[in-house]
Amino acid sequence: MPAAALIRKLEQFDRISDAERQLLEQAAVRQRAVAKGEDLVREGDRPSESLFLITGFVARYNLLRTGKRQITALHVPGDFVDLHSFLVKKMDHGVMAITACTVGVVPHDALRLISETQPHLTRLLGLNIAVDAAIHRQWIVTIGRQSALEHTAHLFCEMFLRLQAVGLTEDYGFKFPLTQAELGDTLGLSTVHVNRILQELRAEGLITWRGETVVITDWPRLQQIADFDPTFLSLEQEPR
Amino acid sequence: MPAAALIRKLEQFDRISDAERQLLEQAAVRQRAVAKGEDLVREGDRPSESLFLITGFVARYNLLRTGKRQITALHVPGDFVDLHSFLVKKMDHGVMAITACTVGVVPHDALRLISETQPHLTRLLGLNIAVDAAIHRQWIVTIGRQSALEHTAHLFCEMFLRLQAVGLTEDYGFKFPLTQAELGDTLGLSTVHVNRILQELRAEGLITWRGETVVITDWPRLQQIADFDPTFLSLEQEPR
DNA sequence: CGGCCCCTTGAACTACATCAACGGGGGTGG
DNA sequence: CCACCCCCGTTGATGTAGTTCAAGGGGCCG
Repeated sequence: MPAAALIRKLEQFDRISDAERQLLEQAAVRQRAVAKGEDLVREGDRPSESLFLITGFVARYNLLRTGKRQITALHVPGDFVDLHSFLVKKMDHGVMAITACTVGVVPHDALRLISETQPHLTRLLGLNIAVDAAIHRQWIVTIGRQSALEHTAHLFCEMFLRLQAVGLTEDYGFKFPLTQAELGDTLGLSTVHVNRILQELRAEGLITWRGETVVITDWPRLQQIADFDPTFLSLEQEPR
Repeated sequence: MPAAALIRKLEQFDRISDAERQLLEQAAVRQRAVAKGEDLVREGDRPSESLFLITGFVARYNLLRTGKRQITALHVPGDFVDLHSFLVKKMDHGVMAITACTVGVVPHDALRLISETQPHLTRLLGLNIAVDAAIHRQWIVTIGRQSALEHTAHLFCEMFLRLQAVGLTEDYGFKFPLTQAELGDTLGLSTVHVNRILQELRAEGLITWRGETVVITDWPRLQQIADFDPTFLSLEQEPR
């Protein structure tokens, strides 16, 4: 049942019938293991299948001429990593494995069949893309107009809720397997500054981060500092 | 024929049949005029119809507690301004008219009908959302990792190509009716700094900007400075 | 004619980047 | 099994891109 993670993700949005569930299971024709650091998709590719994440963390990223890197999205289990490649055709960015991962493979042919015969599922997949876009917008806001501290706090709030939604939290703790350099590329900050901001968050008693585990130790205040409003995640189940 | 602008936009992506064209015309049940500065949609709204732009410029924006504003998207004629509200339901941001505008109104019921009966059109609408997301990602990259000059240059490249695609350019010139303060909110910069960057772009002979008209006077170099690659706009017509 | 916007300029400030260096831990090769 | 080395986190010092504050002038609208 490789599609279990995906189904759980889509169920955040709306109820899914047994028939739809079965179709998704069939659409995920196989699994693939990806090593840490490996690219799942490269800029310029024209994939013929889309991937959803079953275990692990992946990042979408862009490289600049100067060698700088910006991570534009972090994905967690259940996320459809490059669903848009079905419609967009040519990749304008790469997707790399932050950790060792397993992904489910859905051929574009299967997505096309769903789009031809399954309006409700198609809407949920569209919503998936729309929520990704909403998260992108939120990142634009936080990079553009918030301080490094607020921005970092905001990302921890977001990751906590997204991981909680797929059952990957324990109380206020969750696995967060990025290095500080990767976090810098996510936030648009230098590694050095990320390090100092993290020290500040720890000193203020807002989070702890040991090994790969982050614990939010003062959720109300972290949320307040970040000016965090979860609306953009569309985490409420309703008819779509 | 209020849907003409929308049809032209969708034709950037793929061919559209006459039947599809007619359906879109029927879906746009009426037009609406919006005054400059007015909100088309407000944060927290649960719209029952989506709007596409026929004439004018609009911006999606978010306000922070501190009163700061970040514009997360600029829309030009043909763009579907809040198509995603059909799927997302609750708006996490506002949409304001930068100039006086006319918009076409498409009830969500009509979108639902399309999603139930018109797979190909549904895919094109999904692509519309996906391209918005791709633009968002590009903005994340430019805000996060490019200098103010590069970032500003990038935006002008993007706006030029998007306006060209809907026939709203003349040579390298186009209407760009933002104030410098609005451009600052778009780029995540202060008004003062925007002013200085513009002077630099002008001094380098890259653009002119008088009144509401921008002319790109050195497209190759502007593109090079911006590290601009148009792939993210998906401006090639192909079967989807 | 008066009052806003909007653009522009100057000066001071600061958040973050950059450069450089070090220590610890874990994996790899000899 | 040990040695090495590379990655990762950390710290200090210095540099700078962009912010903030303040003010003036021009054009347009009421």
